[in-house]
Amino acid sequence: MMNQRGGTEMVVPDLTAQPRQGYSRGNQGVVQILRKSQKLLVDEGFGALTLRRIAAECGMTQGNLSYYFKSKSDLVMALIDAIATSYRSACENLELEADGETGAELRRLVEIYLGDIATRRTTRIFTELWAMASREEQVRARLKEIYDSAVDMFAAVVGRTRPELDDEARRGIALAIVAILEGQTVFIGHDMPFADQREMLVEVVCETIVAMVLRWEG
Amino acid sequence: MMNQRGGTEMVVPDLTAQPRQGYSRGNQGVVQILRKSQKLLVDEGFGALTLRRIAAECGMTQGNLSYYFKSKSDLVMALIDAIATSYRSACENLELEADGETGAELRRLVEIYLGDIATRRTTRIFTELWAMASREEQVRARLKEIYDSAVDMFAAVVGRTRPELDDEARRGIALAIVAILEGQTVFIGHDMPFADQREMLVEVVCETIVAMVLRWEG
DNA sequence: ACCAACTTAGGTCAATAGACCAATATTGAT
DNA sequence: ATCAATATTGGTCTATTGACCTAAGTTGGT
Repeated sequence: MMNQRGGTEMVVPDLTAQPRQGYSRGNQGVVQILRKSQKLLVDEGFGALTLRRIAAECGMTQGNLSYYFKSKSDLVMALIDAIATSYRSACENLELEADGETGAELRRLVEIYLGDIATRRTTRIFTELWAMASREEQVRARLKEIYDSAVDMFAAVVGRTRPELDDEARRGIALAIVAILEGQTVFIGHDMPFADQREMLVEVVCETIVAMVLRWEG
Repeated sequence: MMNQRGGTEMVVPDLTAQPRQGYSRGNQGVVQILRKSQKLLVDEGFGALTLRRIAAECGMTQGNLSYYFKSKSDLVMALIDAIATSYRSACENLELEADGETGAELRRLVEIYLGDIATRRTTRIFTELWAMASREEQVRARLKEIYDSAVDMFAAVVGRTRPELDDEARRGIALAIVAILEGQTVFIGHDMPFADQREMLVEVVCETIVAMVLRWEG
């Protein structure tokens, strides 16, 4: 039986914001702005992320939007921040069954990860984030946070699979795993050019990673 | 001794265009526009790719730019096209030394590929292309062309490394290799968050891929 | 009931976007 | 040298962007 959360797929929670002083309505406003902005980013890309469109999407005035975020880059940074938080907590909340034969847990996690990157939301968001990260140091930092969480997650499983490895080796392997998996986005992500060969690629990547971990020599 | 072309690193040629009817000056114009557009895309991203900026970069009028490309999307598509061609020919022109022990050629090619993705040009261009590919089918098609060339390249090497494998298996493995390598862009590409762990990641990925090819069971 | 937090409705403003065009200059084959 | 094809200029036009503003309303905790 699966866990309620975690389990068969990665659960990336809806965006939230740090509660701020003031009425609860104000927080709702911020959260709504972030979520609709994310929707816009996913559906139409960064180019469509204009203050007017966001305001329209929220059914509020541009003036009101400016009340919450005094500039566009404030809004964008808050959005990136919220996105990073959502993925970090997705990593932290993931719980796996530790039963089964050696490597089964790892294989399971790899499959879950590859399931998430094929998601429309994840494919679109990360392709946008990568482009932004090339030019915005802040975005790059958030991206690194997300990947650090993913590395933690895999390092733990690697540690359980190969208990004799020291922490540095675990984290090195885990980083390589995440790098390998993340890159699959471009091939088997949503609407990506090799989505039709998804099954085959998942199988190969799974096997390769499990073999890599089992055969690793410090 | 290395080959003149091919050899120690991937050589992505400068952008060119199909010669058109008219004066040679016209062709120079088109080529200049494409190259300066690429420069702008690499340096400042798709958002900076405006007709005015391109014209300024070329030292020509916006009106003249419109003479060459009647709309912006015409220009952008020609640019993507030229970029795809440049990478395809980079793949086709690559020649490797086939001497050395088993797997040496493969390892060499992997290192060359990873060398290219760490390039400023390649990192920036591909992160932009991925974002565009999510929304523009034409971009996706060009991207697929590029990857198909890369797959061909690796399939040949895989064939030489494991001559007993049939063509389908070769191409399957090659696709997995390219997918694994391409994804490293986001981690060890130019200005990317794990560039400082580049050496270690290259080593692990190299080993993993070579092991995968040598141990593959049809 | 009070008052700070929130929201709307209007608008202005300078900057920049892509598209378009008529007039002029250059080219190169004849 | 001519002249039609080609290339280039400099400008207009309309639309959109982010930022900013004032003045008037609504909401909700105390």
